[in-house]
Amino acid sequence: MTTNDPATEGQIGATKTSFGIVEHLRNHGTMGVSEVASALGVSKSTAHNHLQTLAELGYVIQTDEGYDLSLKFLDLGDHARRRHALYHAAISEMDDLVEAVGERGQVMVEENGRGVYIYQVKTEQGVQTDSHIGTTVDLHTTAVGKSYLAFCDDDTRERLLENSLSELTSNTISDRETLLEELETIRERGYAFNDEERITGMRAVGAPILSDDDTILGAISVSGPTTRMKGEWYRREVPEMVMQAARIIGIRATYS
Amino acid sequence: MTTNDPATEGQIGATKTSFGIVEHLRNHGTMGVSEVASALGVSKSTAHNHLQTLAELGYVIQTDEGYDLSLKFLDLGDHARRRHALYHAAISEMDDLVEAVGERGQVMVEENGRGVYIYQVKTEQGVQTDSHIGTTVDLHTTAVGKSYLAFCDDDTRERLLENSLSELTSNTISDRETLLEELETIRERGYAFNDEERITGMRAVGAPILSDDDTILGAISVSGPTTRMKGEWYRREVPEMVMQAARIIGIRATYS
DNA sequence: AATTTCGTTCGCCTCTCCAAAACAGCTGTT
DNA sequence: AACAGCTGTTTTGGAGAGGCGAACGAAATT
Repeated sequence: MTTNDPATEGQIGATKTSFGIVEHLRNHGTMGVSEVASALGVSKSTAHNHLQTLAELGYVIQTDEGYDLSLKFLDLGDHARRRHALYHAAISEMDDLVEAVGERGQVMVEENGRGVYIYQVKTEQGVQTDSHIGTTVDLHTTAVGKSYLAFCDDDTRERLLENSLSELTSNTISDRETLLEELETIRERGYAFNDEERITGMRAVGAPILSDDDTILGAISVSGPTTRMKGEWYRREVPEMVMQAARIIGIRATYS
Repeated sequence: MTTNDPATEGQIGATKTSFGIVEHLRNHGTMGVSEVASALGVSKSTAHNHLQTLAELGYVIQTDEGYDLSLKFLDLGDHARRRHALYHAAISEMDDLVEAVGERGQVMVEENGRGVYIYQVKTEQGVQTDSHIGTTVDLHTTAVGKSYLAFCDDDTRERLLENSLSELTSNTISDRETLLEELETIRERGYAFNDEERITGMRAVGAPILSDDDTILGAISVSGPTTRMKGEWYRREVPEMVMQAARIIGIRATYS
């Protein structure tokens, strides 16, 4: 991490450990008091107190095998994404787009410098990957993310690109200059490709969602394996469909 | 509330206020420090500290208009529901069921004495109601809930019915004896109806999901307006389809 | 310019909350 | 059966975290 700015440093330690426990349960599944205590580096009684409190509040549930995250987070998460106008505007149109293309589709918004998937439509033959609802991704490694970076305003872009660019595959654009050129291209033609830049074997076509005053709300994409995403289909037809859907969603998001 | 049992009372006050803030943001949307402070009955500096900490952890985001829930909860919620075997087993089958019936479908599990929807499939003509993913409902007022109550073991049923039965519409079964008889009927025929017992104008057909050792995992249902859910279709054909789907999901949940 | 309302910062005092240890319940082992 | 080695729970006391209130600064409204 970077140097802690004392001015913006959070004060409440108890909250930090409580959420630390929550995140640990998220990453490792059901576990008991002792395991939590040693994992978090706190005493057993502390872990017990926190888990007890979280259970009373209804955020963890106590089963025979230990403690686990409750579904209250599902409700909170649903509320969080419903706050985005893009979510309501996108869902039905995305369903149609995915049916037309036959590949998986997703809706992304930016939060804290990362891309977050707020909606995803699977297909019969869809490839199982690591991306779910709520998954966060590096913006420069996805079609949705590059669409976003291309069409956000300059200040935002600078903020989003201030940290170094990770390299996830051999195709990832991890050089800043190259990326900026790529973004220029995307801006000109209106849509973005992803050619195995995040996951080898997967391609995608993305486009930004703009409201009528040209502020960016997020981005959408469809993605599939290189075996199916190729040729004119991938280069011409899919982009056309994605762009069309993006326009409709943008209009719908504006008037709602 | 009932009398606080001191033995199971949560200790960590800071965690309680932090989650109190989270819930308040969930219910009332974006707001600032002062508004949070007065709503929660704490000092401005306290509210500020908590919000600052939550923001640093990434659970609230700070915009121009104030603080709001972040999409990190979406990720936590998704993980929470993925832990249920029923979720993975149900999704594709539910999609098919909903397409066949043409009405909205949902998957429910029980948590803390209430029913929680972990999956929902909408339809073109589907009615918008108050139920989303993560929504909790009184078990005795829904087809899914009654299916669950009918097929869970006796100890569980007793625990789930220990508090009084709310009355949401004139059709709600709020009398314990009547409910137990209804559950007996459901147990015999294998599926449950909901005839405007939660929302006037809405009917539903539900069935339990049982793993092969007859332990109950949850329940599914399809629901629609009384104008379409009627006659033989509602009484015979839809139950047949729901039961069939429930059987398949049960088998799939067992071997996974 | 004056006034209100916002978010942030400061310092003090109190009561929370953390750690260590004792306690209790359960499982399997010798 | 007694024991050992785990669990989760409860109790203690003391340190310091975190709460309040007041003062500050900034921004919006009059």
